Amino acid sequence: MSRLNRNFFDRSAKDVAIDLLGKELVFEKSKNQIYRCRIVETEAYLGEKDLACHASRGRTPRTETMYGPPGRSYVYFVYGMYHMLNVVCMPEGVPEAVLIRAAECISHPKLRLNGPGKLCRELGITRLQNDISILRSPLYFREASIPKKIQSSARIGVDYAKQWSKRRLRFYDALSDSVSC
DNA sequence: CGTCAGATTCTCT
DNA sequence: GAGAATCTGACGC
Repeated sequence: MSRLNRNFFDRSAKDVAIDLLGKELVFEKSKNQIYRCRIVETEAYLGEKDLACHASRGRTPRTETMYGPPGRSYVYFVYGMYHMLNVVCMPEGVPEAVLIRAAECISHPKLRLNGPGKLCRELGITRLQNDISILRSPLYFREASIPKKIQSSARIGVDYAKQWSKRRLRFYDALSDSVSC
């Protein structure tokens, strides 16, 4: 099964968010700890104009990663407790990203990855994995299954984003029981 | 079932 | 100093 390459991420976060459903996330945490997870829920964040996107406040030390080239990770910390795993999309200078919200862990079926905070907690993803390539080990994506039933909704927890809070930029496989809501 | 508050710290004003 | 791209357990019905 082939790895997703830079071209896959070098386009709109909305398209990437949809196409990542069913794909496999591989995290080689250590030599004998390799996680393989089927992505079932994502959200797209569409750059400076998107009031729910961190980049809507402009370029800051935190959002610098999102302005970088596509195919890299953007991991940040929220609520004092949780890390969020995102993948950077669009060419360098255009700050779009996809939040990985939920997945089914194939290699470790007991893990529940039904929520972006839990996903990072269970896999051990922290800011140590911020701004690293997601095109090669230890963190990458590859072709896998086709999602069974794609649905969309408003994004979670972005009520403050005015008209952008209503945009249907959350995508999920409705037939997965790991979807977070 | 549902709603709600607490945990806990980083980021930007 | 306020608020945050969350989760969990407690409580009330």
